[in-house]
Amino acid sequence: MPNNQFKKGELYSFITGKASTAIARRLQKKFNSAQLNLTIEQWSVLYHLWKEDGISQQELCNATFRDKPSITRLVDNLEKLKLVKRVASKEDRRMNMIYLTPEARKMQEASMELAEETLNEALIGVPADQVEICKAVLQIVYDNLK
Amino acid sequence: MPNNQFKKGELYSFITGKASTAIARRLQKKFNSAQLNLTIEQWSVLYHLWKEDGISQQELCNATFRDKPSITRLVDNLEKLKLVKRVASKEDRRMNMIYLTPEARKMQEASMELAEETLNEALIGVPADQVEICKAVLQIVYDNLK
DNA sequence: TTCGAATAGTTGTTTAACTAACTATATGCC
DNA sequence: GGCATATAGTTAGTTAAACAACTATTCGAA
Repeated sequence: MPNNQFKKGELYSFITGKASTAIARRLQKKFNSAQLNLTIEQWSVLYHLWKEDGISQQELCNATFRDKPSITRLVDNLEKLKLVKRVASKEDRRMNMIYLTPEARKMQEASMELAEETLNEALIGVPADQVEICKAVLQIVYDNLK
Repeated sequence: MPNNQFKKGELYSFITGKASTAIARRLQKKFNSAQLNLTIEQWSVLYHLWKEDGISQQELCNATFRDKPSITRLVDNLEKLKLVKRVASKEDRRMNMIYLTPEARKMQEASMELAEETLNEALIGVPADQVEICKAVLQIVYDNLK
């Protein structure tokens, strides 16, 4: 049984994802120290808008692996912070296209630097080839369960 | 710079931990289907009590990587479900020792089977040695940021 | 021995995830 | 054209995480 690699007692940390929560916490602290008034979840939405501005909430759901109510609330809060704007689509009036404000565009560089910095701190002492294996394993896990 | 493995554009999924959230979601669905009225977070507390019953809330904080308010609330909810009991320690009256109820003990076997099943589904197609590397990398990441 | 610091736990507030139920618009089939 | 169905998004309710501020108890050192 090549895929039954987990015995009782080893399950826990794989399921609870302590590494990714530690990364997120560290990044959140860096945001706070840098006076970037952003949660990691809000940042994760902006991240995709920086790559492509003016996408729908549904596309944000797919990109961020969240459901629709989660994106509704994140966009609500980002609108309150004046970082994004909802614009009703002209082709399909069911859709809101989400656009960055100039303030949000200004935050890209600083926040991405902090994110890279965080990952580099996280990966101190990990050989590059093992990082690649780890990324690949996590991708397969995600695809298996999707 | 051997540790600067991340270029812009690759950060996202490592930070957001989509694999572990996918595992947790799958396990939650299995719990629901099996009429196990438990959240994954509640299960993660019971998991440690099944290994050692009668530990303090602080020990649960350390074991589950949560802060004290989180454990206070999880124990509150587990008490409401009649799965654990708080018992004031006689040696140190600041401490609550947390004990499983018989109902909670009954849930161990079924829930652990579902957890193993979930991980085996998650890891289909991943060679065992790569799982080990991935586990080691995630441990180092956690230690680096702790 | 007592007073300040540390430790264990709680409460309040904000943000977010998930489910279910809902509205509004669009699509497609008869 | 009209109605069933699918899609986009919202609202309500429960659970949980993070942080700050708080109470109660214990420890330790002058």
